[in-house]
Amino acid sequence: MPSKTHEQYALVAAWAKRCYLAGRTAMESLLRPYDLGATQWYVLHRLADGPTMQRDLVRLLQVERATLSAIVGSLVCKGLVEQVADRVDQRQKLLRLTPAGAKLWGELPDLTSIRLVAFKGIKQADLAVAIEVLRTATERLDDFTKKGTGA
Amino acid sequence: MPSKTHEQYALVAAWAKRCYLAGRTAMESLLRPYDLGATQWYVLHRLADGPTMQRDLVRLLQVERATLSAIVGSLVCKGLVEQVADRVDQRQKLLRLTPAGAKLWGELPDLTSIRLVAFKGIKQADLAVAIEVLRTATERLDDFTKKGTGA
DNA sequence: GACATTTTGTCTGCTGCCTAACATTATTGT
DNA sequence: ACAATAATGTTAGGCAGCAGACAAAATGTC
Repeated sequence: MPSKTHEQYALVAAWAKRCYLAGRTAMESLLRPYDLGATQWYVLHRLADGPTMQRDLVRLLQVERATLSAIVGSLVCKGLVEQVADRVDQRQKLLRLTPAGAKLWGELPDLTSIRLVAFKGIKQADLAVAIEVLRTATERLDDFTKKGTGA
Repeated sequence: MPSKTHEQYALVAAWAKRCYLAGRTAMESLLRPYDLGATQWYVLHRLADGPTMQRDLVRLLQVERATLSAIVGSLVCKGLVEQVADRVDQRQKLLRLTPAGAKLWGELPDLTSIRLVAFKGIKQADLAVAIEVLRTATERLDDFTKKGTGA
């Protein structure tokens, strides 16, 4: 029989999952008319601030190289993003909005409002606690996985 | 320019995602030798407690019908789960472990320890706050999505 | 200079999640 | 009794994530 504590553990895990998926679904419902996915939007969001190395996006978006490669590929395919090899380091690729990409970006609705919907009115202290709990758990899980495969 | 509050919003969202994925990855790393995915494990976990209607699993696992259908399909394909139509209501399907499934279940390592790794030592009050924040945000996001598509 | 290592990106194949459309079977309304 | 509606499961198509293996370019080491 699970203890009360363990039930709480299960709840944090379950709600973290549901919250992530609900957020993505909300974004996708706004983006559907534009034929864009949630992560594709994040890429455009970054590139709207200026050209960026694909390598750096991996860090900024917290996503695996392989995942980003596919996402960038689809944006390039749609003609929204340009991908050119760096002059000095031919391995790295610079990403930049195309004119079509910049135009589309200007037409997109404001997705940051979704976060307001989700979190507005919640006490800052509570948000800070939630962040800390999730951050701690994530780090421990990453460690656990790393050690498991390494040993 | 983003306010401090909005940065917090972004952090909760980002860590919820990472925490969910880190948990799944940890489970998958333990399950890899047995050729099982994380959600497949959850299904076996439920069925180990007794036969269950597929319909009820949708609610218990908080997953879409279509998603569950695919997951159950793969378990049936591997011969771990039996899927039979209910006698009185032929629409519904009852799921039950096969002998092979029960045997495999007995051999699997204890995955609940992963939650201990993740959350042990965190104050109960903090866990409760995190749950509440995530739950609130999820409900609001679900509402938002529903209204957006409905209107 | 030649060889090994690291970094970066891609490709393949998998899990898991979603929506939309469909078929089948019950249930409900008239 | 029969048509409309609801519930259940499946299929098809798409997004996003991962791991593992590969290729190309840069860097380090001898």
